[in-house]
Amino acid sequence: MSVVTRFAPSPTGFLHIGGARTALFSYLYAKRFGGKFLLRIEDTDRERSTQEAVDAIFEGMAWLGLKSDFDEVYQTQRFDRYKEVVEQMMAAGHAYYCYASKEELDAMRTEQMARKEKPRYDGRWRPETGKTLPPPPAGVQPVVRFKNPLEGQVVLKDLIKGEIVFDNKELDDLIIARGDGTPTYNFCVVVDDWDMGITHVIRGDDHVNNTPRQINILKALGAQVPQYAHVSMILGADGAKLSKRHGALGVTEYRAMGFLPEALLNYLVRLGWSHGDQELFTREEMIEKFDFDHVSASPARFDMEKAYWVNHQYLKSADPAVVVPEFDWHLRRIGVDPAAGPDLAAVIEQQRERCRTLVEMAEKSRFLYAELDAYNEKDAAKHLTADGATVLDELAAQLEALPAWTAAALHEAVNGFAAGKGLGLGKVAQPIRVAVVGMAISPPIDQTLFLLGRERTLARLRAAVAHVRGA
RNA sequence: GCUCCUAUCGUCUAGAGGCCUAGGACGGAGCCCUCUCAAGGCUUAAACCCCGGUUCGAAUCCGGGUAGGAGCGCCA
Repeated sequence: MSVVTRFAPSPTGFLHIGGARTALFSYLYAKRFGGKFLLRIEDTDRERSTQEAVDAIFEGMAWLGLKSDFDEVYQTQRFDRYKEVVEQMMAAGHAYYCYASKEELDAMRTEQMARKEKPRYDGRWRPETGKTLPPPPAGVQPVVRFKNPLEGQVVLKDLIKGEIVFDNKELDDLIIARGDGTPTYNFCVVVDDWDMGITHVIRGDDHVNNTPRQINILKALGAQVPQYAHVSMILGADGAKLSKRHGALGVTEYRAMGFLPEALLNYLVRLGWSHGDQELFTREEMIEKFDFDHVSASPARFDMEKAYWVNHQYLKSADPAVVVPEFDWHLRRIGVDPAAGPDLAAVIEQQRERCRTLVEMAEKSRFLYAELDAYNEKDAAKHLTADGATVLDELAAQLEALPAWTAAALHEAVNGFAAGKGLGLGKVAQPIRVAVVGMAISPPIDQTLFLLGRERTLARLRAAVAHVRGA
């Protein structure tokens, strides 16, 4: 049987980093075995599900390049099917109506807690041979509960956590349909996974405790039980759980921070999974090598420093052409017109080894596309001195006479000038840098001037001279 | 409270009884290179939660602690 996995987020917020990793693992596992990957939107909670969240999830998945092999499934569009299965279970005696009110249930729970017991439904409406049920109260819309086995155990062979055994005694009769007839999560998941032929359920480990109940429902339905892989959660850098209030960011936030999607994926795949000592994987390698034997069962912290390092590795080695669109996006984002300066790929090539993110790259490249508005004070004080101005003044004249504005010619001109004056290159390059960049940081000076172009270079050199002398 | 899960450098991890004087990577420190910032090279500090047991031998297996975490909804 070919592998079918699914990623099933509920649209109550953006696609966060933990969800993205779960999606990645699901995607990778399916691809590894030539199977299919499905995106399913679990929107049965109509109160909290929003279209914005659905859009955010799609956007995040698209940016990461995690494509579903089928049309997205919405649970809200499958209510008829759930209803049908509920009826089927009622008919087969696997489910029953429960008329207990919420107040009644609450009271029951607090009582149990007071007795230091695990709160659970006590089965008061559960039909049993020889048991007489109270008459249904009038005007109450009953919920439907699943009749969980009373005896025995459920053995879950988790691909990540190993064998986990649950006693049916610990499980209560969960609600599968609400008073208003709508199905609940645990039930929809089961029906969907069954109908869609999901072979491997890969999800967060906050679902482990739901799994035995789901397995019991599956068995009652006579369905094949899929394999499970419960992935541990991702913690913040401080070890605390990630939440909206505490460091949880949407995947698209990482785009805004200057990450390349492939780099984020690479960082994520190594968070919990390993393949010996290898740190960097192409997407093909991830697909080829991913397996659950090497997925850690313990939670991992998100380390921004390492994520930046991975991103930098990608920036340094990627084909500049694939970085261009993202770089373009970042330049525009900071109000820079990418058309007002040198070719983006050429700039990427010069900047990438000194930038860990695209945000940094955009900021450091701004001088190539927009006029300088000020000099960095410290750098100017150090390099735009009277001596510096003399250097710039004389150099400008020489550069103006340059027949061809190439990096090689500029290299020769600047080095030759310094040698002729008996100056170290630093004495010449630094004043130039501050004059044309606005600060003492940029790619090699010949490359910097080449990218900047003749007009801008000469104008800025002279402006700097005027700045020093005029002030 | 009950059930379940987890536990190797600061962080991500390698490690499936001897290959471990515990390896790699990020980050840190130092040195080299150097027109700036980087990149690169080299060196270095840094960990098996604790206690028992099994075994000739345990980071690895078992038990018990301890510490974290998850779940216990007519939420997903």
